[in-house]
Amino acid sequence: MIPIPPAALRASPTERAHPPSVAPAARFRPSGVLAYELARFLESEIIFCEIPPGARLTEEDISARYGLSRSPVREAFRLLAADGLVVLSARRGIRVTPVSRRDLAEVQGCRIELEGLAAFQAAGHAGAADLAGLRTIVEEMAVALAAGDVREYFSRNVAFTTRIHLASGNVTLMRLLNGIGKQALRYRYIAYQKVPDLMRVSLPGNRRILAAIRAHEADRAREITANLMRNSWAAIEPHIPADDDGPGPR
Amino acid sequence: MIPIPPAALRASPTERAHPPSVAPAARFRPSGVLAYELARFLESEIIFCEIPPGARLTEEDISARYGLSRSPVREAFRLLAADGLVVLSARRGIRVTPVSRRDLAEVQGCRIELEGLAAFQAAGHAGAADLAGLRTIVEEMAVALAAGDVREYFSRNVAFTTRIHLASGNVTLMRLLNGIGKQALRYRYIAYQKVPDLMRVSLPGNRRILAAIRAHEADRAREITANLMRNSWAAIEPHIPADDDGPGPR
DNA sequence: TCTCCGTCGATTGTATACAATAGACGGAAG
DNA sequence: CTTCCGTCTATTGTATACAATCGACGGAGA
Repeated sequence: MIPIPPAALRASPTERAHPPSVAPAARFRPSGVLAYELARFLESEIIFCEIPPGARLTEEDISARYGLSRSPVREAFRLLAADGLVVLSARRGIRVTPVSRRDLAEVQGCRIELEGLAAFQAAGHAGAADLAGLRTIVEEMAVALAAGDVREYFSRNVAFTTRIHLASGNVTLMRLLNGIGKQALRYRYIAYQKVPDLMRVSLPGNRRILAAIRAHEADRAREITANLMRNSWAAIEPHIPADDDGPGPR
Repeated sequence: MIPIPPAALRASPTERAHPPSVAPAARFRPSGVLAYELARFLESEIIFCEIPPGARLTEEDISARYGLSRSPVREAFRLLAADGLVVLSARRGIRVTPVSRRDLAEVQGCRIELEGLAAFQAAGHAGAADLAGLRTIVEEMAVALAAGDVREYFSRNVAFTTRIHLASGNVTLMRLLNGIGKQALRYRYIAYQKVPDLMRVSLPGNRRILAAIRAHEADRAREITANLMRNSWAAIEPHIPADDDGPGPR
């Protein structure tokens, strides 16, 4: 349905990793295990809405488009599905998970608990290296804010969050946050695109989180985190289509 | 390494689903999509420790043992890995996730937040059907307790928890709880086996949770849930090997 | 004896062919 | 014109063959 250049006939397996010159718009340059590389690639395409919410894909499409066999493509889609980024339906193709206010509410509700827990535990465990890392990232956020570079700020903000997860020292929590976090990233990205002013609220909030962690004030770290997330939620919500699951289409 | 009956040569694809008479100990009778059926089967084997923690498996083992090709087997293992039940290492085989106090602590820490949230939201949304369902299950738990039937009590307890998740009306939360929940089930099962008296603590606790939900007292429902979980955690912990990740083996 | 290097085996990663099935479409009957 | 039924197509599910890679093992040299 989407026009695909017929260039996608792969040659010898060895040069499989280097698609023909008529390559797709965004570059896919795998280095290790194809399924993981592809999953990471598609993941970012979805998060940054280059593949739009609700889009329909098939295993064949993707394997033709990037010159891979269906095996790794299939596996990549399972990974994406586990993170809630796509919905698989047997023999009916694959859909990029739609965005909706309801979904946003669910995701944020869960994240508030888990990010709060991560901040709490980070305040307990964080070592010097963690604190230094966080401090660096906050400064980078400040630079991006000064430059008005939304995309960079977004990226640094994500890094900050991830660094806190790491500092919590809780592998299980990281696994959970990683899963739901990817779904959330789409909303976070939409938010920063539509409400760049979020940066102005976000930076001081993150500074205060860092301060609480540094002071080992676990409960306060949790509380600030939760509040910040509630605020951004409120800022994001108006920019998400009202409902998707009502009497809706079809 | 584990002795496998050499009977596993599959015949025609059509009778693939019916392994030869020299079948493995526990029955695997797939009906739909093989990968899902197999995953569910292995999942229960792992939860009930019929495949012990730390066991090493290979895709080939399993496909030979149950007369399937590697494709669905591979997919099943990815599903199990997403739920934290096995750990995949490239070209080094697959290990059933070991149990350890540290892991228990992480899992319980996360579950306390999420189960608490589920109870909270259930108290807000639960309809008559939910309440009736929960009430029924609690009565079944009481029967099992009276009969001293640990396995049945365990099963009904799990059902109770799941019913609360459902009543929360939060699909995302259910997805998260489902993932981490499977890892937790192993600990819960070990607990009920070693400390059957947990039942005596658990039942009144669950009754109180139900009461709070029925009264729409969300905060109280959350609090009771969290407390109950902390109690069972304390009861379980002594029965889990002290550490696994220290200077340990190898 | 110890160390280094090459070969080899076990195991997963990838490619591809074939099977099964759900849904769409069209034709025949009423 | 509507309804029902069969066929056909798109798409995933499954099987299998082959490639790549990691670690183990053993032999040669110092």
